[in-house]
Amino acid sequence: MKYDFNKIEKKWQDYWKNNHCYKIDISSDRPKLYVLDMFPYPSGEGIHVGHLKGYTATDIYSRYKRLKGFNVLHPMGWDAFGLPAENYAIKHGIHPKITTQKNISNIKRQMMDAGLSYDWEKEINTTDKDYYKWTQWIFIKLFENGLAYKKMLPINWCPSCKTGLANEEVVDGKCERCGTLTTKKDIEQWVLKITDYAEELLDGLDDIDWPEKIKEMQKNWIGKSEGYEFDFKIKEKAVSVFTTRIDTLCGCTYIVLSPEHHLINELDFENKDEVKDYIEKAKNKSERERISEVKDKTGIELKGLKAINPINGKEVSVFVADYVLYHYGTGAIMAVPAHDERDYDFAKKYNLEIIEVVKDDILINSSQFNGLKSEEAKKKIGDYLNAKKKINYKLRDWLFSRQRYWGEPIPIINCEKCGPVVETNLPLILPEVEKYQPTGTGESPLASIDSWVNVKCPKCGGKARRETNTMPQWAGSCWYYFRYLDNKNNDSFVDKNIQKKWLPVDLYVGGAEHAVLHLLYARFWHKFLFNIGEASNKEPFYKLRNIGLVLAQDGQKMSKSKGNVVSPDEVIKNYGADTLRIYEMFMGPFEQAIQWNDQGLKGVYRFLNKFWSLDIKEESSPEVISYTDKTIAKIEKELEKMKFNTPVAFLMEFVDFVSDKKIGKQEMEKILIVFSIFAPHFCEEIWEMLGNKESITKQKWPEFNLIEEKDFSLMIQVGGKLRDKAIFSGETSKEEIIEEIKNREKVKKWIEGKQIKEVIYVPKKLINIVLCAE
RNA sequence: GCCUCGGUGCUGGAAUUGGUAUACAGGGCGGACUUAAAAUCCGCUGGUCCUAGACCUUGAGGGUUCGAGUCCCUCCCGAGGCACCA
Repeated sequence: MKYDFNKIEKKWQDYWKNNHCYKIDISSDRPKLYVLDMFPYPSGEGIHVGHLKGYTATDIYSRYKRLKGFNVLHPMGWDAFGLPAENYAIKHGIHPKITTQKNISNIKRQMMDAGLSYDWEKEINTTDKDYYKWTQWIFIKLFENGLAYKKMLPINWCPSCKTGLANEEVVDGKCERCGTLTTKKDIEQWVLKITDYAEELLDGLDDIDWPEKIKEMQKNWIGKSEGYEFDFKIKEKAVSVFTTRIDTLCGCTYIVLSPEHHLINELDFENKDEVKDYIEKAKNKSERERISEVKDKTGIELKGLKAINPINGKEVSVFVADYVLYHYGTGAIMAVPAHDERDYDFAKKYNLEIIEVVKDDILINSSQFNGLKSEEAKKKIGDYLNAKKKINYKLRDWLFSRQRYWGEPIPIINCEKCGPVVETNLPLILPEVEKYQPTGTGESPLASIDSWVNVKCPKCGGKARRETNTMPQWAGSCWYYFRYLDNKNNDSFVDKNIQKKWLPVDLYVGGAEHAVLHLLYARFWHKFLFNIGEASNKEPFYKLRNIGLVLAQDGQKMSKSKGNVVSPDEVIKNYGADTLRIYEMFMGPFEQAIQWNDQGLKGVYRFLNKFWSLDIKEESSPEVISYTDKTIAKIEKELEKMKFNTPVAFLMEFVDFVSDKKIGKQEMEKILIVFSIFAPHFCEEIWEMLGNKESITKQKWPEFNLIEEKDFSLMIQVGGKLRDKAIFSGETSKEEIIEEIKNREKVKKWIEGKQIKEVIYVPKKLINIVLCAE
């Protein structure tokens, strides 16, 4: 009989669905395992084979662990708020809710076609009012705890998306979504105080099993530096500076204020007009211009002013320069050109004095501090000046409001008398609106619905206006892993006992592009929820693994505009889901980016056909029995290390091995159970053909029995070079082996007439005869 | 510039963590089957020397070791991230 994947796959997908084969009982006593995929945005194009690579890996891992007796939660849902649906609505006049629904059912179909074993009763959708009710609820908690506040500030503005963006969403001065250069704009915005959590976010990294790369990226983004803060005097005024290198203070030859520094207006100096001019120009520079000027710094001296270096009373010049950032530290620095590259560039350009004060980690030119080691000097000088110890972070607060329609409404009412008041009636439902278009004025389209906007203050009953901004697309994904556990709960975002048992997520798989976005935001919310007693542990995701991109066959990133996207629909039609699943894994290590290759599918398909036509007899030979067990042991070892490409290779070798020997029913069944995690449809079918009534998904991972083999093959080296091989039986001693091999032709030839220095023996593997040098 | 990964046949990759380098797959070449093609099956496929046999070979060079793709040092190349954060 031919391997008819079309028929087989349809048959078993229906079977699994009708028999609820992947339904999970959260309350079971079996050991829990929470295996989570980063949930997708339901785009109109559906998913491509790149998404499926990650989903297949977690599916295989989940199936493996289920067979191993774990109670595995492996859910899927939809991160459905966001710009694309809204843009589509603007273009076609179709409500985002409708397109989103349509896209979800398409992607869900694709996932089912691929044989993914999700429990769809746990499905969630961030745009569902019963879901975003709790997103809003968490926002209110943040607000009540002083972590959400409204502030007028110059924000990153995308002129094309017509909305403000968080720092994390600006890449290279451009909008992360559409690539348009961002500008600065002053708007009153909601901001989340993620900076309060800088230290906790940093500390927590030590307790989780994440790729070093992602940890490193988060550390850099948080950017902790420890140093000192102290004053320089300019006449009767004081300029506070922050430095991590207080030991180099004697090398300070000037100080620099950022253009926005408040002191500039308070000081009296000669060239006011010129300075004013410089500041104006600096403010109008785009992010791009600033970046391109790194090597060619600009600045201007405040003429007639001198600052006093507190350590030695030396008078130094005062500059304004835009290489000093207002928002970091104190917005002013002491410049030490000898020991700071930026100060050096500036000093060279403006011909300023450069004094070296540290050589080979020892202080010089520093009067009473000469001879001290750097670290020691920091402490001594800090104490001497009575300087404040200070820790600064690069991390800035999270800009949380968006001037767009398709997002969670921020549940706040602005009362003329009471100020911002929380909405008590949750969910605050996103209203229908005629025009989705962003207004560009800094208000969202919701602002045009008078009946929705104008409300009475819930506190005093006075005149009030609803907040019209919506939350960013990251909001819903900050806590979704809680909701899968208890997705129908109406009284709380998750039941306490359930989350206590199930969190953290044991394995989280997704792309690395979320390193400082979703993964940082989610950790922040989680830690907040922990601190207010709502989450039972400190970290959301214990083990994180990144899937490598699947590049298109032309080596480029898959994209709709390049027309090089490979759709799983096509592949499944031509080769079936099992071939696709195996190929996705066989391509290479799943954390690595690899090019798609249609030819590779053929190889897998050939393998399945070969497997399909294996001859099965009553009993296996001892040789086949032992080979089966060895294969299972090897595969298990690899799966525990999250390696999915090598198990496929082992299965291929296995099929080769038994194809001319024939395989007994018992061994066939064992290997089918193992193989079923990769090719579930294929294995169910053969499993049934062998007379089994119960689904293969309900079986146990096979036991194996590794018998130590009597004989072993020994590598024989002379002087570290392989010269011969021989078979010995297990009982042979080292001495016996040496005697034996000395007489072998191929060995004799190399040792004849030479003296043996020593013999290294690695039991049952290798023997190396080391000769004396001539 | 800094940080984090990587560099193995024609291609994707494997190598028990210091012990047979190139498993498995693709491609190529040769053959069988076929009127023919596809599919399928069999054989060969790192380099040099005519062969046996030997020597060389994991980005380059050095080192440690009986033994190095794997460890150490220097350098080169590629990918990703950060980037005036004092």
